[in-house]
Amino acid sequence: VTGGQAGSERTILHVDMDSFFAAVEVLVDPDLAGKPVIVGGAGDRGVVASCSYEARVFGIHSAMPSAQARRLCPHAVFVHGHYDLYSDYSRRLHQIFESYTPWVEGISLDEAFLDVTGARRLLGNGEAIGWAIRSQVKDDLGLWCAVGVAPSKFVAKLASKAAKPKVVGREVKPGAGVLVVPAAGVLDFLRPLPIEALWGVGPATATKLKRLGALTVGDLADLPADQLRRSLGKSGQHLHDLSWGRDPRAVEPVQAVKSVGHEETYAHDHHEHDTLHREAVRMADAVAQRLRTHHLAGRTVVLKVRFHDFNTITRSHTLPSAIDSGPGIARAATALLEQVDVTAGVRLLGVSVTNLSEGGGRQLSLDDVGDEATWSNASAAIDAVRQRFGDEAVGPASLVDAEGLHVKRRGAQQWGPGARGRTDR
DNA sequence: TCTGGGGTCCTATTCCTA
DNA sequence: TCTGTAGGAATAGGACCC
Repeated sequence: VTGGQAGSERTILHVDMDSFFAAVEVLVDPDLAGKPVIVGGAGDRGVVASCSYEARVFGIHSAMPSAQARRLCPHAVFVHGHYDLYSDYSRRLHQIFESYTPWVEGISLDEAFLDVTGARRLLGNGEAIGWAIRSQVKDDLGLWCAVGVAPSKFVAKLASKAAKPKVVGREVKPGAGVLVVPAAGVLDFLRPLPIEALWGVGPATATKLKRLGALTVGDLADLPADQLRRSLGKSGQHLHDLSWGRDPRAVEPVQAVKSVGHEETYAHDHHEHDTLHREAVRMADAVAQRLRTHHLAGRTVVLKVRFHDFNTITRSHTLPSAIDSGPGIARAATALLEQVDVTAGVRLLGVSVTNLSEGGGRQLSLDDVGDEATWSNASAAIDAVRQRFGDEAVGPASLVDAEGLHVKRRGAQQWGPGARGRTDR
């Protein structure tokens, strides 16, 4: 069995769930069926993570500010996301995928690439496998998905998008469900698409491309490659290749984690150093625990600060050796915070760790004064206590107040502060 | 009228060292 | 010791993805 081998033509599937989070919410609460459902932060600073097709009819889409969504559809049902629930569905989804091929590359909870080149003899062509997966996902999970089938990853992705239901005016038109783009049809499929359809073309790149006269993928293909390289650098060449359907990237089942971080937008800006200092400690603790869960340690600690006016800065510090303890990361993060003037108001604070290495094993230098070694034992004890008694059973002393301990969990605030998510005190 | 949280990748600049 | 230079690591920011 091989994945994307050269020579013979590959068959790659892209599977994409239809409004995944909202569909799961409807599944667990059938009262929501047929209603405009919005999953995301309901507070003033929240955004839409996912919404049902009934909501899309009102012009709502993911990443839209929640306040705007509420104006467009005042009677929409806002649901705060249930990250653990989606993770569970995602895990079952991947089990289905892996029953067809071991070559599965998950790109988010609800999307994956499958290389079925080696499975064709046993299971039929790409289209047959696509229909089989779609109906099994519906039967086993009760959710709809769209499947794109093509000789390359990015064309498969565009095909699955084209196979989705569409909002036309005030109506939802069902999609094809499965769409096949054979090798001979790739260019005809690509050329009429707007350049924004290409993976890697966002607002900034679209503006540049339009200045060069490229509105469609076909226009882009007709531009000289060296002109694109000059104005867009490395990605110019990449986009030109894509416009000609050239995408040799393989489906890669395992991908190394490059960074682990935590960030949070506050319902109200913070101006005091003390509060933010405590927040940095809290986030460092959360990041450290996730690093240890993944058996990782990192050398570079990054502090991210977004000010009241949305201006965002990062400050980083690279340590002589990799660490994974809460206090170690907190010390670096708070030292970086000391150098930032926060008096104008901070809207978001984030702590992340990069430069990761596996194993969590640390090469200690004398500079570390043995702290990380001491904390290594303490961290193991903290992890054991949390596993048994929950995340809030133990944590940094500075985070305890009259209401108890405040420990951050992944997904606890995925889409912005909640409506009552005041953190000011 | 506003703009989340998890990331990856690329580029430019700065600083250090050979 | 001074000067130039080349390369690598660290740093910061921006664009993009779901």
